[in-house]
Amino acid sequence: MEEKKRYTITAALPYANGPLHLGHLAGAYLPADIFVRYLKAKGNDVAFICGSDEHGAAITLRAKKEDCTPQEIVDKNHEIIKKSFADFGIDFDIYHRTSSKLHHETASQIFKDLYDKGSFTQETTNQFFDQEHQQFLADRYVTGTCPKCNSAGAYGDQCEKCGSSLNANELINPISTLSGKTPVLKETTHWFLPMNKHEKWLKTWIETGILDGKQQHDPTKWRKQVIGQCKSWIDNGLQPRSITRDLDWGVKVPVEGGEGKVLYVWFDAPIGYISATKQWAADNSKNWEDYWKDSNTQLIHFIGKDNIVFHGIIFPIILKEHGDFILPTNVPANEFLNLEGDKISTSRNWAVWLHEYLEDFPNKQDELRYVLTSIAPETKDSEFTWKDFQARVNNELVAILGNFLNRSIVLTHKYFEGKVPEQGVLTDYDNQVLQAIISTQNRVDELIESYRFRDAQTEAMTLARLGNKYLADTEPWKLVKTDETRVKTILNVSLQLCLGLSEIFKPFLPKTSSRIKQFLNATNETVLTNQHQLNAAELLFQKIEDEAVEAQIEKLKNPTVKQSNPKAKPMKEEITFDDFTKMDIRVATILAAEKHPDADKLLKLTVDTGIDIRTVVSGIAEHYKPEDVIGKQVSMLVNLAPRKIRGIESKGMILMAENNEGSLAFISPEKAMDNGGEVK
RNA sequence: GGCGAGGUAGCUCAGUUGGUUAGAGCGCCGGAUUCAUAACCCGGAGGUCGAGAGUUCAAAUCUCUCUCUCGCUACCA
Repeated sequence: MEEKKRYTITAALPYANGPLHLGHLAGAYLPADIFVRYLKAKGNDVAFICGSDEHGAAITLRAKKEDCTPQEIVDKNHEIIKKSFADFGIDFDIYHRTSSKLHHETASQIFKDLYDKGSFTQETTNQFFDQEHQQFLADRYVTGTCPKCNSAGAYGDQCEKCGSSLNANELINPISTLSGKTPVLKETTHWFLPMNKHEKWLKTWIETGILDGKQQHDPTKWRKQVIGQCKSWIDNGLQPRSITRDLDWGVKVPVEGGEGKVLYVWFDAPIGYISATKQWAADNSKNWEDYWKDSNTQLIHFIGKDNIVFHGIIFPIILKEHGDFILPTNVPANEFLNLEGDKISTSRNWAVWLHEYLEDFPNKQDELRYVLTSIAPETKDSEFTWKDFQARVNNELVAILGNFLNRSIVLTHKYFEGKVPEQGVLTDYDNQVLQAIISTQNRVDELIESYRFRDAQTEAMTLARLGNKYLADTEPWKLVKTDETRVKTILNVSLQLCLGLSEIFKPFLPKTSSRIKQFLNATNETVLTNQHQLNAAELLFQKIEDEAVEAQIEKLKNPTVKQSNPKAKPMKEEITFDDFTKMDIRVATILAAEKHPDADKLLKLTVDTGIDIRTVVSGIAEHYKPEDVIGKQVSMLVNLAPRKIRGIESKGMILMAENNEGSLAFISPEKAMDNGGEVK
C-alpha cells in the first residue's frame, strides 16, 4: 500500500444504557483502533468515527424505572463510555452522540430525502392505544371476544378458536394486556422500507462485490460469517421493515403525519456515523462529503456479529437508495467473547466492566489490549479467563517483550554508560536479525490489512522472542571479558531491535510503544546512531500476582451484594398483593403427555386441575420425556388467557423453576395434595 | 424444524486455492544458562484433525449422511 488513501472507519455505536465491558472492546473497538493506528502511521487520510447510540425504547424504559429522564440516562452513560475509550487508548477522531442537534438534523434530512424520492411505503391503520401506558399496542397485546365465533380470548391478529384472521379493531370488548384496561382506537401511520425491492442488487453485491456493474470490493476478503449471514437473509426473502415508531424519545419523523413518532433506532443509529463525521469535519475544516461520497474512499465498519444484517443489508440499502453515498468496502465483524465459561451478560452482571478493570489494574490498559487481541474472536467465539490473562501477561509481555528490552538496555548501561555502541562488522547472524525487523514489519502489515489482528500481534511477539534468542546465543556477558568490539556490535543490533519492536507494536500497544521510545530516548529515528545516549529503563510490565486474579474471579462470582447465586436475574418491579391475587395458581395432576407434532420444544399435556380436565401446551420437551411427566403433581396458573400454540389451544401454564444453565424443574407440592388446591 | 458458523495436541487457537513425517503459544518432562522481573534459550513427549461413507494417485482441506456446540429464526402464556 504505497499509495495514500482515504478511509472512513466506523466502530459500532455503543448503546448508552450501560457501561462498556470486555466483550465490547474485543469485539469492535480494539480491532478498529489497531487498524486505524496502522493506517495513520502509513500516512493515510483516516476518519475514525464513533459515538453513543442514545435512542430507543430500552432507554425510555430504564428512565421510567430509575425515575429520571431519558436524557439524564444517556448523559451519564455517554460520559462513562467516552472515558473508557479514552482510558484504553481507543483513539477516535470524534466520539459523537445521536442525541445531538446535528444528528437529529442529519437523520431527519436523510429520512426526508428518501421520503421525497418515494423510497418508503406508508400505511395508516387504526391501532389500539393504551391510555394508561400512553402507547400503541401491537396486535398481540390486545385480547377480546371474537366477532365471528363469539369466543373469548381471541388475539388482535387472529382468533385461535375459529381460526379466522382478524384486525384488532374488530374485537368485541378489547383489553390491553399491558394495563388490563380497555384501549382506545387511534389512527397511526408508519413508514416502511421495502427491502424486498433491493434483493437483486444486494445479492450480487454481497456475493461478487459488484455494484452497478463495477467491482466495488473483493468478497474473498470478507469474513465467512458476514457473507453467510447476509446471504441467508437475502435468500430467505427480505421483508418490508417499519422504520418509524410511536414513541417520544428519538429523532422526530419530519414529514406530514409524523407527529408523536420517531425514527426507529436501527434506522437512526447508523446515520450517526454520518452526523459524527459532519461534526468532526466542521471542527477540523474538512469536507465530510469526501469521507462518504467519494468512490475512492474506503468505508469500513467494525462491529460485533449481532450487527451484521444492519451493516451488511439495511444500512447499505439506505445509502444506495439515497444516492451519492458509498457502500462499505468491508464489514469485519467479530464473534462473541465469553467470560470464564459463560457468555457475558449485562443483566446477570456476568461481565468485566472496563472502568472497574482500571480501578483494579491501574495503568494496565496495554496489558488488557494485548490479551484481548491475542484471543480476539475473529473466526469463532473465544473465551477470556483471568488465569489466561495472567499467563499471557506474565509469560509474554513480562517474560518476552519486557525482559528483552530490559536486558538490552541494562547491558548497555552496564558496559557502555548507556551510549549506543558502534555497530562494527556484522556477522550473518547479525544481518539475519536486522533483516527480521523488516520482514516482521512487512508480515505484520499484511496481516493487519487482512484484518487478522491476532496473527499480526503474534508475529510481533515472535520478533521479541528472536531478540531473547539472539542474546542467549551470542552471550555478550561472557564475551565482554574477551572481545569488547564484538559486544558493541551485539548490543547495537539488540538496541536496533528494541527500536523496531516499539514501531511494530505501536498499533497494538500504543502506550508501551511510546515508553520504549522514551527509554531509548528516541523520537522519529528509524535507526539508533553511535553514541546516542539512552535513558534509564524501567520495567515495562509487572507480573500479575495470583492474588490479583483470584480476587477478580471472586468478584465475578460474588459481586458486591452478597448473593448466593451471582447469575440470578435481578428482582422485577415491585407489585401489590392485589396484583398477586389476580393469579389463580392451583395444584394439578398431569394425566397424559405427548410430543407436540409440529414443534421441538413443546409437549401437549392433559391435566386435571380439580376444576376441569384441560389441555396445556408447555415448552418442556427438551427437559422431560412425555412418559416421565405422567402422574406428576405440579403447580399451574389456571386463569391465564387461552392461546393457540403451534396449532393447539393451550389453557393455562405449568410453573417451572429454571436453573442457571436453563434446565427446568416442576414446582410440585412436597406431599400429595388435592387437585385444585390453591397455591397462595 | 429452517438457516448460518464451528467441532484440530491437557488448555487457547492457526491451518489461505486438496500434496512431503499436521502447526504455534501456554501447560508438562528433561537439558543448558545467569545479563535479565527464578525471567530467557535448547530439546522431548503428546493428535486415528467430531463419527461414518464417497470422490482422488493423494483429504483436516471437496461431496453426502449422522452427531455435538454457538448464533439467528418459529414455537416455549
